[in-house]
Amino acid sequence: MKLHTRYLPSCADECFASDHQPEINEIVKVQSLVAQLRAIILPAYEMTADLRLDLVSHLFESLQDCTTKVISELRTHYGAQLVDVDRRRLAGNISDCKKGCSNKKYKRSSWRYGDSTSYMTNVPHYDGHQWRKYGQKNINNSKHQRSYFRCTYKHEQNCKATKTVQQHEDNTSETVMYTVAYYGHHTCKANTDPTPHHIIETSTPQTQNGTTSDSIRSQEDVCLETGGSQNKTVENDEQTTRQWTEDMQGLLEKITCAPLDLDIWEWMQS
DNA sequence: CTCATTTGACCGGA
DNA sequence: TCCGGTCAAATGAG
Repeated sequence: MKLHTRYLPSCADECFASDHQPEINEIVKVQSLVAQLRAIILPAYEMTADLRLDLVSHLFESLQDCTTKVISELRTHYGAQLVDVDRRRLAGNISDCKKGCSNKKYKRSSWRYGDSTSYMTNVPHYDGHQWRKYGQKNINNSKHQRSYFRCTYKHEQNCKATKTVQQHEDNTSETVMYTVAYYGHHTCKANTDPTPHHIIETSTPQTQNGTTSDSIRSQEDVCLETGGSQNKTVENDEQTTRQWTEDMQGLLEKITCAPLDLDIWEWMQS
C-alpha cells in the first residue's frame, strides 16, 4: 500500500463553479490533505494500540467537519453550484426532500437527504471508522467499479453513515487515487470503544432507538462547537498531552524526512 | 460455525 | 428504459 502524502488535485476541485471558486478550491485542498494525513496517522496509532487513537480520530473528524461546513456556507451564500459527479446525486436529494419519503420497501435512506463530502485519497480505507462493504457497481463511462460501504454498526447502533469508493479514471502518476464520498454522519460509538482511560464519558445520552437523526446531529454539533468535553478532559491530563505532542512531533519529523518515492511504513521500519 | 464479501435482483428517479 | 443505490442470498475465509 502506498502512503504518499503529496497533494494531487482532487476531482472535487472541478466540482464547483462559482465566483468564489479559488477559496473553495483551497478548502477542498485542505480536505484532501487532511484525509491523507489522517491515513498516515491513524494506522500508526492502531498498530501500537495507542489509547489516543480515539482523540486523534475525533480531531481529524472535526477538521473534516469544519471544512465541510465552510464549503456548505460558501455554496449557500455565493450560489456555488455543484457540477459533474455530485450534481445528479444532490439534485436527486433535493427533489426527494421536497417529495418526502415514500413508504416503499427499498426507499432511499434518509441520510442521503443530508450533506455529503467527497475528496480524493490514495488510501480510501483508513479513515478511523469501521466499514462493511454492501455493494459494488459498474458505473457508466468509468473503467472502474464503485464500491459501497456502510458503517459496521449500522444495525447495532442505527448509524446511517455510508461511503462510496471509486478508483480515479486518469491516474497519470504511479499512485492510484480514489474518489471517496461520505454521506451522513456517524452516530455510532464504535470509534470510542474501548474507551481510553483518560477520556471520561459525557452525560450526553447516546440514544439508539426512537431518536431522530436530527437530534443526534444536534448533539454532535454542540460537541464540536464547544470543543467537546473529551478535549477538556485531555487538557487536564498534562502528561498525556505532552507525551502525545512529543510522539506527534517525532512522527511528523520522520514523515517529512521520508523519501517521496518510498512506502513510508517500509521506510520507517527500515 | 460465524461473519464479511460478492453478486445478482430489485427499486426509485431521471 | 437506463442508471445508480440498496438489499439479501450465496459464497468464502478464518
